[in-house]
Amino acid sequence: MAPSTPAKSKAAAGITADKVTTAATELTARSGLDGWSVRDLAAALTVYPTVIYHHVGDREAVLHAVVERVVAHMPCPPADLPWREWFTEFLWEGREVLRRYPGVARRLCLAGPTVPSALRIIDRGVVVLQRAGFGDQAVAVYTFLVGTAFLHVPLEDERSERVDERLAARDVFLAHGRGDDAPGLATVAAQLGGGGRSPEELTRTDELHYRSILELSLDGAAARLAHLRA
Amino acid sequence: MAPSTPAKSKAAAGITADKVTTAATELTARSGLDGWSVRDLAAALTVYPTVIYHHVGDREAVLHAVVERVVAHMPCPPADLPWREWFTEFLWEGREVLRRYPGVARRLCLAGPTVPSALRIIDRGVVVLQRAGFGDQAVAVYTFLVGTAFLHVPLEDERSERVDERLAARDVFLAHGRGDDAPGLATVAAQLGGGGRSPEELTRTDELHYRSILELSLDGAAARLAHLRA
DNA sequence: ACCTGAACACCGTTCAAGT
DNA sequence: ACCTGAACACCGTTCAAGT
Repeated sequence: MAPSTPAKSKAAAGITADKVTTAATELTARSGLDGWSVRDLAAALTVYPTVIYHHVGDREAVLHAVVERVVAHMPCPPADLPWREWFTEFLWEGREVLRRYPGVARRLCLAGPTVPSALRIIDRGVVVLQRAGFGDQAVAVYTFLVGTAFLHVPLEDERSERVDERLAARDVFLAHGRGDDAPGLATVAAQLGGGGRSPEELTRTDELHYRSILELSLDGAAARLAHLRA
Repeated sequence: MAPSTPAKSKAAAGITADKVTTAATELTARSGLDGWSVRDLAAALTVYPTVIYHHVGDREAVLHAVVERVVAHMPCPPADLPWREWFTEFLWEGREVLRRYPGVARRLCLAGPTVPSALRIIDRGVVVLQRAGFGDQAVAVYTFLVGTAFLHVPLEDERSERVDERLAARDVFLAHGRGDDAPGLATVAAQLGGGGRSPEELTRTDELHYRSILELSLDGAAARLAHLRA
């Protein structure tokens, strides 16, 4: 059977842009945004690749639609929360969603406000910051908080695909464990020594790491707020 | 002339891994890490693609070598600087280097300590933080500061390739300029209104943006330090 | 309007063969 | 050891043709 020939047995007649996006989103959940080709997507729909072009457009257009779909599923905490709680909740739950669709976080950070679904979140986030007293710094602080947090998600995405490379990196540090020549690396080694090697433990480490990043960036924002009030 | 056939006229005899890496680094400076193929690289060396495989390895290996080469060019400020100055200088000048090689920043954040050249920087950075009093938080804070800063560089890399998409996003906000329905977006629009549309002005905006991110993250670290001392 | 089927111009990578 | 040249199994995208 030729690879680009749809199986006639299970022809999904009446393709729409919506069905294409749904299928693309499912493929993304399974193998990431870079894990499928236009031809794979067509095959999943038992359709010729050109049908994708007809209903949605080129690969870029499909990716955009997937990002839009995923962002639409992101939570948007109530506007009456205090700023620190609002961002803690949004960034924590946002991570959960983004992690289910590897590769989307990176494109979201890139595309940013091009995605219509993101507008309601941006609007509320900025309002929450303004009410807290950030004034005209609200936009800069919003960008910093969301960018810092979500930029770390794709890092986790790709690192989880390379567990062995990650363990190798760890061993490099551990080799400097008691080295007087490199006291900084020895510290890193000591820090890493406690963690385990299993995938579950690595996931747990990622979680703690993310929480640490959240708190540090929220502290940075808090410091700026204190400075503005002084 | 067949695309994969090296021009015999200018045959660069005696290919070495070093020459391959140099050529790949030059191509990266010109068109980014994703802007050339193995075949392009071979053509630049007037050599068959298989020669690359023989001397360096597959594409991944070449990319790794390029990152290594670029990191070797990064500055490493003197260890006796106060922690905030050390990171300001390193992250600011590091950005300059990384921006000259689009795509490298992202891979660097990903590969992290896998790159040997990075080890001397990590070691010194962690030592500087420890001496400042960060104790066992030094590693977490180092990761936060460097990650946050350098993760924003590839964003700039890719955004600069899509200036029109960026301007389109701006117009979306400006459309909400006086909207009472979306006061947050109106604020973003007001913030954006001042900036110009020329590439130079966008670069200037990026620079201010990066500086703002640096200061916010350094403030976050400073807050943690104050907390540790209390 | 929607789908077919072939084709174009690429990829990264492998491999047997030469020298 | 090093390079040649062809080949394999893919890509995204376009286009003329069908219905």
